Amino acid sequence: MPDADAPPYRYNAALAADIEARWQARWDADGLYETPNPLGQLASDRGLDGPKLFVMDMFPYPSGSGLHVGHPLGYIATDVYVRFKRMAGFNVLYTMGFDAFGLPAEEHARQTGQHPRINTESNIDNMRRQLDRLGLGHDQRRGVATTDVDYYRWTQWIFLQIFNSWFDPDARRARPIAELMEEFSTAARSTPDGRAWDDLSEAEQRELVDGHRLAYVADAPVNWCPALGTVLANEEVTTQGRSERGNHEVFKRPLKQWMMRITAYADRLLEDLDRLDWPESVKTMQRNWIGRSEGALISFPASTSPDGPMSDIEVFTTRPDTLFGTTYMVLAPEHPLVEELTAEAWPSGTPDSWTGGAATPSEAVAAYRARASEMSDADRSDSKSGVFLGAHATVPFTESQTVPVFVADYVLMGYGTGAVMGVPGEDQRDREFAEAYGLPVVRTVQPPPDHPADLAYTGEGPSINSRFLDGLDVEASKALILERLQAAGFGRSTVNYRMRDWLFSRQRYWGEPIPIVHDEHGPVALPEDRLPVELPELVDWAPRALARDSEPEPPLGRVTEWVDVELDLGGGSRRYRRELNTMPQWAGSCWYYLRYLDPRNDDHLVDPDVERYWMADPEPSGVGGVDLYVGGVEHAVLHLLYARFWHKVLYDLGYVSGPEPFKRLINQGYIQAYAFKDGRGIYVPADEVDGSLREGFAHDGQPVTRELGKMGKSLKNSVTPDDMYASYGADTLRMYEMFMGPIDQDRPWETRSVVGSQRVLQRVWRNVVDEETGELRVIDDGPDDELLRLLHRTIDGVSSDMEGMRFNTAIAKLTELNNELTKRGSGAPREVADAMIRMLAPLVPHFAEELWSRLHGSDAGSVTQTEFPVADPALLVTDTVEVPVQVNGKLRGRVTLPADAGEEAAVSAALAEPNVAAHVDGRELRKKLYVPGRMITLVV
RNA sequence: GCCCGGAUGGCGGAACAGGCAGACGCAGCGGACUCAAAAUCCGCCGCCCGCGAGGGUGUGAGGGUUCGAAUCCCUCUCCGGGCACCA
Repeated sequence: MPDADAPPYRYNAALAADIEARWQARWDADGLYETPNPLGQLASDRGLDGPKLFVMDMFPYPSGSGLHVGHPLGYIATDVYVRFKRMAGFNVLYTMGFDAFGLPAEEHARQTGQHPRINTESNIDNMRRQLDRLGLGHDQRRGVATTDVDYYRWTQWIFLQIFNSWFDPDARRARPIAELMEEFSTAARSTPDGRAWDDLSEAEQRELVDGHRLAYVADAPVNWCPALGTVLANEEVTTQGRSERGNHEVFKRPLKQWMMRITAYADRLLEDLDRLDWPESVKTMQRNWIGRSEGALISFPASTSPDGPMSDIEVFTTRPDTLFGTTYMVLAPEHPLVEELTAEAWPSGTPDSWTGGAATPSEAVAAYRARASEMSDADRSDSKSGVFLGAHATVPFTESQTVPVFVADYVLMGYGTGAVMGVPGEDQRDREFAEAYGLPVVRTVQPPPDHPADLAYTGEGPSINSRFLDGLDVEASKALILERLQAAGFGRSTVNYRMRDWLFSRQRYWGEPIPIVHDEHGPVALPEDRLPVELPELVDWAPRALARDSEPEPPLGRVTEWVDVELDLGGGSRRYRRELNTMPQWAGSCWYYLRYLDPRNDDHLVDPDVERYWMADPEPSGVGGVDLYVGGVEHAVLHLLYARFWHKVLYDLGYVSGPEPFKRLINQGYIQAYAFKDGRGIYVPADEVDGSLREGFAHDGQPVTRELGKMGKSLKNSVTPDDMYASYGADTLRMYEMFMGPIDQDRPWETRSVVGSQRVLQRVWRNVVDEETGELRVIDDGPDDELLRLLHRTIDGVSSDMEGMRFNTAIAKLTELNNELTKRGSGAPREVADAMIRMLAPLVPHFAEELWSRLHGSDAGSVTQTEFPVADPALLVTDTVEVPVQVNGKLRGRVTLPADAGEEAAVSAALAEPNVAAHVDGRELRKKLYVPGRMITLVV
């Protein structure tokens, strides 16, 4: 490093460190980034200036391993944008919290014996230190951690609101459960079996009401992971049927679990996507996740013998028009009708391939089910297999068309009704099954002549072999068959969703306790004044790695003195057993944006007026919510869908002013980094590799190969912000990250390029400050006309780039302006320096503060509180323009024209240009065109 | 298999509404300053032909629309991401 004999006032890492520390201390002392609320504890007598803006990053999990340079990319981008908007006159709410419950802290605690809270808090401190060094303009008073008791008290409060609500399908919204009970008790709504409310026992009343709640207990097949000692949500299990964390084995077990009725909101979650300013890819992922499909429910009477008792097999299908192509039926292995429809013995003539080699249907079914339960969903998907139950079903509208009933694992219990009608002519999966078991194939839609005979046909065409549907196209056939099915009582149209209800409970310690106690009839909500339900201190808190065949057991069950409580919840003191499950990590992140608004409010989750000020949409048709939310695309579905769901419930119950939490979403790209492997395929530390793409890369003299990947320990290619602070300073790091490319794009990190951003800042510095003396180099003469016009074009371009978050091009324009100053070599004219420093302030705030105070004196105040420069429109228009000339589509020259020149004048000027004239060469002009200021086109 | 993105110099990227392709930065080359080096400043920098003026060619490939296409349309290739027996 050449710093030893560098000029004393050069802007380098040492000076940057000094400047950054000094200004950060002053910002803190002045509370510069504290944002006032219209009322309440965070109100300020300085009042609310300008329109509001709420900008937010997805808050981080405070991991123990610290940050690499990829982590703060989004935070820097929002900070630059927020600073720009503040200078443009907005009252901006911008802060940062921590998503601190969850598995990693508990896993760490399990290995070290240290309580998760201690580890979590030290991680938060460390992460704060690394982030603070970047100079982010957060309102520090508003940050929350989901593990704060004052915070999770309100997470529990929201749970109670959800528990105490039901979804009214007629009103299409949540309503208080008390209103449902009122309707039952006044007979405005009848009970399922028609008895009067008062004739139901307490147990019956409770069961009826509990079955309507938005949070409910259900016996669900869950993913039990003994190695982690917990139940996992479907989305935490990989497609290989292992745990996403740790890659452990996962088994299906039935268990009483808390569920959230998100499916009730499926249509609203789907519809409102159209009103959001989100990346199209994220909306598409959510649409696919919800998976709405319109179809029909159809009942097939089935029995194990022609004169035996009948059971109805109900199927869901999107193609009711293909009903008459049904040649068999399939039940999922877990389907409840499998027992009833398993015959005593194989009917005569049953092919051997249908029996699975078993002596009786029940043996075959038992063996098949046992095998299916052992297999992961991925293994199940490979080939079509199944066994015959010995039963037959009758196709509706036919007396005689009976078809065999199979159990097969290509039908999933979790989708539709867990049963399908097998139509091998029109569905390729059914076709494959039919071929494996020698079942007949009947086409019900006429395929085009070139359609292969051995493939199902899923396209359009007239119905055939379908009785009264023959000749109708697919859509008309669907309509008619539905009408007939409905009239005959065999079925009806319905809408099915891929999305399931949200499995909400976890058998963990380090999560929010669910504020519920149980009596002999089931769950009872704790009253709000009993919140928070604090996590008990637990000495033996560690989850236990359990045997494969173990049953799920929550750690809280070990705190016996906590589990059993005596409470008076009205009607006298009695004993209850506490809920032992805790909430999933998603819970705390579902609503943190609301607490940012009013973090110290002890009476409300958020004051309604404060909520309205920050969240209500200025457009009457708008959805409201956070104005800009920035984060990784990995949260495209789960976090964003769960948060939308909770927000809609709170909206229905009147606690928030709009239907959506996040109005605009941007996914920042990832910073990737090159990783290097030696001849053995082992990664070598990337910072020890020499060479280039052309001459090849080497480590310790041995050739290595290069690949691009995620930054991290495993690829040995991490670069930490601390390294960059030490070599260049935080402002250079900020500028480099913003200069690398558009915010939403992945990009490879290249440490050797960072110096370019530092050199740009050094050139700016030199145009304002003398490196040798530290004196100002600014000149008091006004800029000449050319420079003044360049300045205003820069102001204009930088403003719109900042507004559009195109910080890379904003930096390029500022660099051009500064390069022009450097070229002149005389120090910056004061007016230009002033504007340039203000334009730099959002990007490199410490650097700009330092130059600002040198330019205007130490009591000039913060540059961040000045106005962003505004371009003078008069200086953006020019008298003359240089216009390119095309002849027959090829560029042949340029001419300078008055800006208001007409086509005739432009064309004659073009023809006067020698090179243009040479190419026209006296030939006839067939076409002439002048796009003012842009292009002259001649065709000869 | 289906659904989204994307492909521009040696590299990251720019061209915002169909109008000068390659802004800005990195790397590279040349020059000034220096005893020398570093730093800094000035210049060059897609490819081919040409001393030059200039010409040809060029935005993954092929075709189309247009006076004019990186940009719009069709076909294809490759890369990244998501979903995946969803009836």
